[in-house]
Amino acid sequence: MTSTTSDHPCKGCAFHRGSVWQPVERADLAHLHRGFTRRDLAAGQRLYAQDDANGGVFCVSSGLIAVRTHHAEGTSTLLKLAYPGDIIGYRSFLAGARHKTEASALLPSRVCIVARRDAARVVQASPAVLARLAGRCVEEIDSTHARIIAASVSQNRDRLRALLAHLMQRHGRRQGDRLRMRLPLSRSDLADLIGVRPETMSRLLRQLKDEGSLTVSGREISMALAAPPAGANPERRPRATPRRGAAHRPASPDPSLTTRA
Amino acid sequence: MTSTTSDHPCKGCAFHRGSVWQPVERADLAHLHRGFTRRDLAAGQRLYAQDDANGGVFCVSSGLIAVRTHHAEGTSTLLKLAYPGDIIGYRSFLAGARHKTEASALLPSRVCIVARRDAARVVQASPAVLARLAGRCVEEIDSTHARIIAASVSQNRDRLRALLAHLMQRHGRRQGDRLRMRLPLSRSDLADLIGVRPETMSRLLRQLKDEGSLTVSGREISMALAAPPAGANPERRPRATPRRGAAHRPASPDPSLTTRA
DNA sequence: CGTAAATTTGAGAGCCGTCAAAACATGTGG
DNA sequence: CCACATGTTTTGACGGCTCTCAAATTTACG
Repeated sequence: MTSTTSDHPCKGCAFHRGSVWQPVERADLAHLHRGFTRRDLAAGQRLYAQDDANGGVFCVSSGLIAVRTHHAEGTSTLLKLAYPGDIIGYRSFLAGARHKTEASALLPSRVCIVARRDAARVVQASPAVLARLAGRCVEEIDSTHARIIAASVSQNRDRLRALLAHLMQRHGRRQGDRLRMRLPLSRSDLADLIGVRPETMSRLLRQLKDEGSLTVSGREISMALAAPPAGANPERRPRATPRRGAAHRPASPDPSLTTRA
Repeated sequence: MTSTTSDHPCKGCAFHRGSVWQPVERADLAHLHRGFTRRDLAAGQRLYAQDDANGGVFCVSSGLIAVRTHHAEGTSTLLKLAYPGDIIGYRSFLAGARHKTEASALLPSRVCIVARRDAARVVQASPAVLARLAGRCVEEIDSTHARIIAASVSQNRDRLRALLAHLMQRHGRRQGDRLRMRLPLSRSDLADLIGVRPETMSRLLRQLKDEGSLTVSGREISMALAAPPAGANPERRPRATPRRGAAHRPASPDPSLTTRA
């Protein structure tokens, strides 16, 4: 025991401040401690499976968790990438139902868990916690809406560009005048995220490569620093199919992936 | 005054039982009454606009409300159809932010409003209300997830079929051995909902018409009762592009539109 | 009855899905 | 270290679907 019961279990976490469990009534700390567990996952390991009974509320402490749903036809959709500070499994917790999604680690990860029963007690006793959970729900709604909108407004190639830029921001390391990263996702996962088949993903990547904006080799990706040639970017790709006035935009943020800003 | 202050304002509503405001602490009833308003909207009239400050929580009492977002390029996306019993505007209420969507009536409608300040008081005093709001959030998350999944699993024609079946269920009237309805949506709205351009929607409708499964004339639609020829439906449309094993399904429920079961 | 708005139709091009095969990558056992 | 089996990614070929642009047609209404 390195912490006394009066300490908050999230205290040591880098995301202590934004935690849904924080602050909490003094009396609830005991419940929080009782139900609190940490779990380390190797890359590829599963945190919970689709149709599992809900085991509580999960908070990503480090690493990266993929939230997917599998369909009857054998396909799947990657619904969300959960980064440190994000919570998952709360949909099923709040609904008091089974998981509709599966969560598995894309990178070695650590997850903090508050067991269902204790989480329920804390929530019941501290409405502020419930309010914060509702806030996370709202973020989730926003990001899924953003995804629906992005799908109907911009085309796949642009969405992929935005996705890669986004991932680079999270996982990239500067190297000279370029950014480099090792993709945490397989081609299939990328495809699921954009909503195309893997073959198409392969072709999209090649198109981006041919555009010159980035280098791809297996999972190693590098791209020019932020705004590419900055001033010299007067629409280098003269699209024949303009699609919904999306022609004049460098690379919109596209919040459709993160729940947290 | 037909009701005393001790009555619940939702009492007379057909959706009294499922109301998020019900039950509520006795002491909160006063707040509920203070902030309570009804508003009647003509078809086409707007309830709130995108970027408006949140005015409270809105509950659809009758009619049909469309929730959209408008994009910079002049296009828009129909995010949700709100039926009686559904609440809207709660995202912005919970987030304490401006509306990201616009709500307008598709049919003559009545909406019950609990003003923001009073709603906030009720929520603060009655955690159960907050819990029910969170429940609605979860339903919204489920339905947007369903929509994302439907978009990547089934093709537009099938989604349109499902959408029409769904609308027929809500708005249809039996007439002989057929169901009839007057579409509450314009072609553009239908297109937005499916995620295609209006021209494509027009063509999709013609395809369904050619299939023989329904009759379309302006906004008047009719289709054979429920399961069309029942036993005699051995895949009449031999698709050359099977798309993700979706070939063998009559007309899946597809919950991507309703928040409430 | 005329005008404006909504819907439909046509033509052409691009994008994506499917199927199948080739190219790579990875891990295992000899 | 190599040969081999397996799983992933890439390519090619082809068809179907949707987009865009533009024009024709229908509908809605003042």
